[in-house]
Amino acid sequence: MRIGELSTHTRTPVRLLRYYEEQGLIASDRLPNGYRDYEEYVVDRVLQVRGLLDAGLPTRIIKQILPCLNTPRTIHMPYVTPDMVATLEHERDRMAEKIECLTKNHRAITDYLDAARRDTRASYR
Amino acid sequence: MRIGELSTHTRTPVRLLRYYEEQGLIASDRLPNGYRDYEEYVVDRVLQVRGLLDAGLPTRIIKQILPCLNTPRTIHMPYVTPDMVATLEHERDRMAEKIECLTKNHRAITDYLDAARRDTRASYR
DNA sequence: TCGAAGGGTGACATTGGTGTGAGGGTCAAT
DNA sequence: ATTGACCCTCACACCAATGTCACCCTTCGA
Repeated sequence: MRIGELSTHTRTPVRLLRYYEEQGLIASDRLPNGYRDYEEYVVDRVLQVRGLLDAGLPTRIIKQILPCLNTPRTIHMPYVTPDMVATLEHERDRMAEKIECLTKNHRAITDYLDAARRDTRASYR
Repeated sequence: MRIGELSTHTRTPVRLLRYYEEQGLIASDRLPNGYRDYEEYVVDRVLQVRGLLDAGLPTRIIKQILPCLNTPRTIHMPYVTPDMVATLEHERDRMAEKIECLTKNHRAITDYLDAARRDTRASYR
C-alpha cells in the first residue's frame, strides 16, 4: 500500500507518516520508483503510535517500547537487557499514573454532566 | 503561601507556576510587596493540572474543564451553556479513548515483562 | 501528449510546554 | 549597611509534533 492509502486508512497526514518513519516508529519498503510501500499491519501500528502520542508519550519512548508490544507474539524473547526492563517498568508505572489521573477526571466530568442534566430537567418542571 | 513554598509542595518549577497562572489555570493574590500569595487548595489544583497536562491535555482544554471539576461541589450549577456541554462531552470521550489506549498498552508491557521474567528464570534452570 | 494526482526530499514556520538568564526589588539576619 | 535568599517581570531559547511550501519526478487517464 502506498502512503496516500495509508494516510486515508489511518486518517493521518502524509507528513506525519514520513515523520514517524524518520523517528523509527514505522517501516516501509520502496517500490522501484522510490515510492514508499507499506505492509498491511502498518495501519494498526500507526493507530497505536498515534494513540500513544496522543496520550502524551514522546516518540523517543514509543520507539523503545514498541518492539515489546508487537502483537505477533514473539516466540522466544531475545536478550532483554536489565536496562530495557527498567525502562519498561518505569514507563509502565507512568502509564498507570496517567490512567489513574485520566480516570479520575473522566469520572468528574461524567458526574458533572449528570448533575447538569438533572438540573436542566428540574428547571423544566 | 508564597510561590517558593508552593513550588516545593508540588515539586513544580516556579517558572511553571507562573505560566499556569498566565494561562488562567491557577489564581493568586498579591501581598503588599507584589509577591504572589496562594491559598492552600492551590496545591491540589496544581497537582491536578500537572496530571492532566502530563496525560496530554493542552492548557486550553484544561482551563475549560477545570471549573467543572472543582471539588468543593458547587451547590447550584450556574447556566451551563450547550456549548460547554458539547465541549465536556467531547473531552470526556477523548479521555475515554486515551484511557483505553493507555490501558491496552499498559497491559501489553505488563505481559511482556511477565514473559521476560519467566524466560529469565527458565534460563537459570 | 498533456495535465492532474500522487509521490519524493528539503527547509522553514509554528505552537505549547519548559529552561534560563538579565536586571531589579524585598526582607531577615548578621 | 551588607549579604543572601526569595520574589518580580521580560525576553530569548529549546524541543517535539505538525503545518506548509518549493521544486522535481512518476503514473495514468482523457
